[in-house]
Amino acid sequence: MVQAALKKADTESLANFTPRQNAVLEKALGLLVKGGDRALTTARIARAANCSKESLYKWFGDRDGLLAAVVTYQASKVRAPGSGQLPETAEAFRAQLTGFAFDLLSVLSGDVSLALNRLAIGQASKDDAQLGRLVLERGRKVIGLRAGTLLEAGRQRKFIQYDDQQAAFRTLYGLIIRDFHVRQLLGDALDARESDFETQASSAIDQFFKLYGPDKNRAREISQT
Amino acid sequence: MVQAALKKADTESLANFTPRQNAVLEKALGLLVKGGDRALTTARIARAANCSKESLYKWFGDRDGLLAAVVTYQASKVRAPGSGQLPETAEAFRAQLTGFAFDLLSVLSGDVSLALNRLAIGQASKDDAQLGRLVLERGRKVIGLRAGTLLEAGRQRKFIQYDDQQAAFRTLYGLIIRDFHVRQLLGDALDARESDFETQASSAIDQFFKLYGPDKNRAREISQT
DNA sequence: GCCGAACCGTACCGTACGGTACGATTGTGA
DNA sequence: TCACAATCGTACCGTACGGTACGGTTCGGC
Repeated sequence: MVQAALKKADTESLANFTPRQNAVLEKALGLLVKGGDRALTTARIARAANCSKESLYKWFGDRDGLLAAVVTYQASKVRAPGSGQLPETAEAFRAQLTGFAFDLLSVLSGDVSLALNRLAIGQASKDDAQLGRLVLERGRKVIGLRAGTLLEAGRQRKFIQYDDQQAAFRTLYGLIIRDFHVRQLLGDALDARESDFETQASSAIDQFFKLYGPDKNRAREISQT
Repeated sequence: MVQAALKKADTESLANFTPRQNAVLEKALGLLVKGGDRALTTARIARAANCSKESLYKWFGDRDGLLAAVVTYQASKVRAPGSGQLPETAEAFRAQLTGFAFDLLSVLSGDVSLALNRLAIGQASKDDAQLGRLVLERGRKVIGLRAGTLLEAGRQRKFIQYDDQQAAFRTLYGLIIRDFHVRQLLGDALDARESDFETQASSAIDQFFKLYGPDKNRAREISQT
């Protein structure tokens, strides 16, 4: 609901880039997904996008600027999924959490996400880790915000309870993602059961409610640490 | 405390490499940790290790073989911590789980681990992802085995209960690591609370027991999914 | 119809790196 | 002492890439 507007901007002022530049970045993204950062050379991008290397340097400064632009472009494309309206019933709350878990699993397992994270992680060994910060800022943080508002809504309506929202979110994240992300980043493939994101998501949310759900018929000892 | 044995094998037959080769690989590891894969050129390794490039190629074939050797070398150094003896009391079991969690957090947050994972992930976009498979095989799998025997011991003694050991392990892993690993891979720094691995570990194990612990005074509804 | 800006395609430059070749050095067994 | 193997240090080669330069083309404003 926060990001209501800004929906028509598909070929327009997407993240301060011109349409032409967005088209180039889209091609670059395609190259990255297809062949990894090794394939993301200025010459190849220029060839794929039918533009000149000179234009690339004029628009993005240097190669690092171009990589940053690719990340920014992708981030501007997805935009935080508009999290609908906040839930009023316990069932709706659980459903929204499960939807969040499903979305998270789907997004992080996507080709584009994996390619961008690989790129940023590969560069993160450098001194500055600029790309890594960008990915965290434009990707992770947005996810955290969406989950945060959702969790807070659930807490205020007594569907769950916690003292530390950050800690609750990190637990939720861990229950959902487990070791899937890093394994996939390393090139591992998920097996059939793991690829059933619906089941995985609902299982994770079940566990989350066991940890943070309201005390019904069980002893009250919810995380004092 | 767990890794008692295997301490003298420092300059000896570590993973089928000669002592000289191990020394070279150690230098290479140092370069990698210090400067990332960008710094891991054959010329630099040769210079740092006072050996000739010709020897590098003779010993390891090509650059990829050298990188694989670095991974193998590091894996051979740590060796699965011999998981001591299996626990006989619930307290001992919890303590061992907490120790496992602490070790896992410490290892994955270490310079060497982060550098190697960054290297493998950066290369994983290539066609084969050979390094990624190697890291998974020599790193992840060993951890899974240690945890697996520990979990199984606890289950047989009724300290915990589960149907699917794989699923239980992945939950344990998620509760321990949360989003720490990927964040650190991306160059993010853990804040003070997150860096307190003892507290993090014991908190994660608390949560794990809430999900998989024996039914004491609470409703019996342990994960049927 | 003319002008200038933006841009394309291509050629070009310097450098860094993977990989190879070779003479010099060291150490070891007969 | 000699021969031989292993290795070192260095020089060398080809290639790929980041970055620049330049002539030709398109296109909007006047």
